[in-house]
Amino acid sequence: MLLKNYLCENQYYMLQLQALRQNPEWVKERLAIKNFAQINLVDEIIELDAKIRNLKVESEKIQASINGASKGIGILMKEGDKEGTEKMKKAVADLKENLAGLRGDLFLTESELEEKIILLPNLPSDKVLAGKTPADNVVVREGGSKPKLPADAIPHWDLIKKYDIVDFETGAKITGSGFPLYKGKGAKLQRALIQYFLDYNTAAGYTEYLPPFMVNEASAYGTGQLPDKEGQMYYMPADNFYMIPTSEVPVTNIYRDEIVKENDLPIKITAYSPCFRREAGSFGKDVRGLNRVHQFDKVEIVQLVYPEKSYDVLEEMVNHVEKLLHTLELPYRILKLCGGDMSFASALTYDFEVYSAAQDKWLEVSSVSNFETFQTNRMKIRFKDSNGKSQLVHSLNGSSLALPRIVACLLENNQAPDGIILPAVLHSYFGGSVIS
RNA sequence: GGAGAGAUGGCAGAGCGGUCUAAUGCGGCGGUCUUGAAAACCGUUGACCCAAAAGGUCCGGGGGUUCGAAUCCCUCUCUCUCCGCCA
Repeated sequence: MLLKNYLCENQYYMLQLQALRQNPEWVKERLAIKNFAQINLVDEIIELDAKIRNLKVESEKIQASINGASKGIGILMKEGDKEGTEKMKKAVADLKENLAGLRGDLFLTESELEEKIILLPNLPSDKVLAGKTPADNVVVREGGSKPKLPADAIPHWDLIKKYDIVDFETGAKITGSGFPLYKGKGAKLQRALIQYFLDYNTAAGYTEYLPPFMVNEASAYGTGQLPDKEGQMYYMPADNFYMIPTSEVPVTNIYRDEIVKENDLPIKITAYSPCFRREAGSFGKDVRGLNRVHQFDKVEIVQLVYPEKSYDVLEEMVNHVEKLLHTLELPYRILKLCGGDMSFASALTYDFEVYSAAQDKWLEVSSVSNFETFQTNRMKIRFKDSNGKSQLVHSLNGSSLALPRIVACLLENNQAPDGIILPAVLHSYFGGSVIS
């Protein structure tokens, strides 16, 4: 199994296990809200856990007597008692044989449990509504106003050709379909948006990072991409690296295996990166133009916070993204995702969609989530509380923002006879107000 | 890619087969003194499993030798130095 080397020395799953032990029925209810199919895993895991704990107690007892005897041997040898030494050695040899058997059992049982427990998704928060498909998501609020386009308005994939700013065909020649080649003002618009988003985020107290665009297996596991999304990431077998599907992955892993100072919380990070997604299984679905591509640019925000504050912070992040959309003068709506539509790692997620006028479609441009301790448990990101105990922090993240669909909407919604009229906030970044 | 050196607690750094339940220093925390602070002095201070006690685990990861491994051997990963290649 892929993750075995990394997992064996760890006890990450211990906190999840505690919840399972203490309240299995509640865990099952929660998983059902997330529309999770393998509820029976819960009972299997509890059974394995009980077995493991018995084996542990047994083997630790034996280990304790071996440790004691070994110390005794050292003392006897110093005293020069050869006979006593030999006798003790024999006794220890027998104990070791016993121990080896128990250890073998223990190892197998633990591996079995690990393989099962990493398949469990995060539990949804109690604020999450039941539901199976995107149709069950709830619109929290809408903002901005839909433009009135002339009858001859065209979708962004035609505008792109008209102004010669993105070349999909050549991108496909260079790499493959879904790898856009931005050109001229199209390329500059990308750069302007990235710069604007980063400035907007850092002004709100986020520290900017520029992370590696490939990660190792441990990092991909930490944020929950592995094992759940393995098939969605580009993988480099020669080095065992994954191309990042979002900068959330490298950036959240900055603090993996660390106990942060209480004063350092909240930790607020923003990062630009290209994002790479195989999008396996989504062929033919909303793939025209910039609607769905394999490589795209995104600016992300991540926070590591006190557990008690994470839901306030989630609202704060939603407001942050909402204001950003306001400044872009795009019509948007905010959805609260139902259990069935939430990601593996999330406890509560809000999606942002912008209205693409020429397509008459809502396009997702941001997803803001609270992961509670799901990621930090895997990554062991903790802080010392006032009693000196280590506690897991909560992690959250959101897009602020993903570019392609923003670009699609900017083009479609702002098309005019003289060209594309950009929102005022971008003029200085773009070095102009019109794409013509 | 080649050669060599290394990886120890928040940091620095000793230990190189048997009270290591890891020295020492710095940092942190508490206290004495002080109007307060600094300095000085005293004390304290790693993580993890187990409901807890008892106990156990952890000296980069994994494996081995041994009654006993931070210490010896193998292997992987990473870091540093030098050489090669190169933006």
